[in-house]
Amino acid sequence: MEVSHFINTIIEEDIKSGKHKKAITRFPPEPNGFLHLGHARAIITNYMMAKNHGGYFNLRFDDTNPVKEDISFVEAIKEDIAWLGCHWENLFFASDYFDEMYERALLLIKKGKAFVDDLSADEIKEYRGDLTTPGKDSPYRNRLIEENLKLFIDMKNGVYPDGKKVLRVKIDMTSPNMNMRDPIIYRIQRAFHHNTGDKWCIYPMYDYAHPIEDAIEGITHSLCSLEFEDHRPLYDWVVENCEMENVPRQIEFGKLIMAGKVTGKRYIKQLVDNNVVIGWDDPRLITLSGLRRRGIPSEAITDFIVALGLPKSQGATEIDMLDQIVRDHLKSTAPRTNAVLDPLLLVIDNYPEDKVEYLEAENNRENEELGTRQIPFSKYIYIEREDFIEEKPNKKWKRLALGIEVRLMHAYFVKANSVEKDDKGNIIKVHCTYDVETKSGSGFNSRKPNGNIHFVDAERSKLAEIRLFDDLILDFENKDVPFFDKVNPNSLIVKSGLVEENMNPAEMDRFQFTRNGYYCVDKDSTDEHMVFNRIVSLRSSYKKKAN
RNA sequence: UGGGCUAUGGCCAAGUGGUUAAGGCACCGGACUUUGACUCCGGGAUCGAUAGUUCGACUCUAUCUAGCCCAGCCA
Repeated sequence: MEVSHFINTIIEEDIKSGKHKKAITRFPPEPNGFLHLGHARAIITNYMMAKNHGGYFNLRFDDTNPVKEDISFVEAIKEDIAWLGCHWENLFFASDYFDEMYERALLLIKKGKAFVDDLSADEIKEYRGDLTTPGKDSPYRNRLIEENLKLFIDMKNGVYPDGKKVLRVKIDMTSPNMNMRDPIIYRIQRAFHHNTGDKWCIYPMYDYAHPIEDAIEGITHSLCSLEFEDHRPLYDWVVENCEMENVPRQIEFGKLIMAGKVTGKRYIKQLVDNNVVIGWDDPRLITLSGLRRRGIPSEAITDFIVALGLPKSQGATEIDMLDQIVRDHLKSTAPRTNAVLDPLLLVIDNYPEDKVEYLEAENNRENEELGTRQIPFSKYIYIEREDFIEEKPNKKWKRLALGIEVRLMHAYFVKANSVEKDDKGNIIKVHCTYDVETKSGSGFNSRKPNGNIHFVDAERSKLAEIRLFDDLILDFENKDVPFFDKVNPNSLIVKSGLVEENMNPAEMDRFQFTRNGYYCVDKDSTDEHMVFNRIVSLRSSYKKKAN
C-alpha cells in the first residue's frame, strides 16, 4: 500500500544515500495490557515501513519490569497483531538481551561513564531539581571505577536489598532536559520474571535497554510516539557510549487519539472490573480485541490508519471516519438478509390462508457472485414497527401508513387498511391488501410505491439476540463530572429480533440487515441462540430530515 | 517559570516561496434508486496572532498566544 509521510521520506533518503539497504523496524509493546486502536498506528506504520522498503519487522516484548508485566498479555498481543496482518520476522523479548545489557553496563563503568549511587529514592528526586532548577551531582558520583565495578557486581549478586542502590550514567545534572540528569539505568528489584525467572535481581531501565535492544537487532529506524522526543538524546548517548555496532535512529510521530473513546488502561480495567463492559473484548471498546469481536474487518483498520497519515500534530479523530471505511469494506462483501428488530404483525387479508411462496432475493446487488436465496412469504409477516404509522405525516414519509401503498422488497405492493390495538392503544396488528400484479421481477411499473420496506415471514423466521451499541461514555470531554458518572447506561441495547429462517451463520460471519446496518455473529452465538453485534449502522438521512 | 513538540474549514489531513489552498469524514442541497443505503452532481477555509523579509509567503525571520509532553528506582 502506498504511503507518504515524513518518516517514509526519511527512510527513502537513507536508502537512496546508501546509509541503509533496507528498513528494519520493530513494535515493542510492554506485556502489561491489551492493545487498542492507538497501538494499531504504531504496529501498522512499523510493519509497512519495513515491508515497503525491502526489510522486515520484529515483534519485541519490552519486558524489563517484571513487577508490571504478565505473560498472559503476550499471547493476547500476538493474536491482535496477527489479526492486523502484520507478520513479524522475529519474535524477541528484551529479556533475551539481559546478559549483553549487563556487559555493556560494565563497559560504561570501566569507561568512567556510570556510577553506583547510594542515595535514596527521595534524595535522588531532590538532587534532580525540577523543571526550572538545575540538579546537583550526587555525592557518590565520583567513586572510583574499581569501587563502582565491585558495587555493581554486588548489586547483581543480590548483596543489597531492593532500592538500596542504583546504577546511574554520568551526563549532566544541569541539563534542561530532565532525562539527561544522570539517569538511572539499573535498579534492584527482586521479582520473578516470566522469562528469566529468578536469575536477575537487577533490571535495566527503559532508556538504557531500549536503544541496546534496537541496536542488537539491527533496527534501522526506531519509530515511537512523540512523548519520547525528549528521550532521543539519551537514546543516542547510550548507543554511542555502549559502543553499539549498529546505530538505529529514533523517529517520533503523533499518537492516534479517538474522540470520546476510552483508551487508558486503568479506565478500561475499571470498566471491566465493575462489569460495565463484558471484558477487554467488549464490542463497545476500541481495544483491538473489542473491534475484532464487534466485527470490524482488520483491513478496514489498516485503511483507516493509512488514511489518517502520520502527523505530529495533536488532535482527536472522530469515529465516523472509521465507520465509513468499515461500510466501504462491507458493502460489496456482506450478504444482505432481512431482520426485524422490533416486529409488528402485518396481515395480508386478501392472501390465501395456507399459501406460502418462495421469492428470489439477491444476496448483494453490487456483487452478483454472492448469489441469491429464496425467502418465504405468506399471509402473516412481520415488518419493522417504525416502518408503519397510522397517518402519513408528510410527503417525505416513504414507508407504510393507512391508505398508503409500499413495496415489500422482493414481494408485492401492499396497502394498509386498518389497525388493531391493545387496551393501551398500542398497535398490535396492521391489516392490508396486496396486489398480485405487482410481484417483484414481473416488470410491473404502472405505478410507484410510496417506498420499499423489508419483512420477515411470521412463521418461517427465527428468533435472534441482536446487540446494538452506543457511546460508552457520555459527555466525554467534561472534566467536571467524575468518570463513572459519565458512563452511558444505555450503551448496550439488546433486541430480541427475527431473522430469516435460512439464517445459519458461522462464527464471525458478517451480514447487512437490509435497511438497517452491518452485523457480525458474536462469539456468544450458538445454533440455538444466535447473537449478532451491530458493527455499524447504515447511513441514514431519514432522522435528520424528520427533525 | 526551563526544555522539547504542535498550531490549515465542525473532525482528520495534504502542502517545504508563485496552485482557483488536495483529499477523506461530517454537514447542507439535488439526481438516481426494489435498502431514506449505494452511486453521481453541487456547496464552504486565506492557512493561531502580530510585525518583518520578498516582485510574491500557508510555506522564510522575529515576537506573541494556545495546546501537548518531561521533575518514576514505569514504559
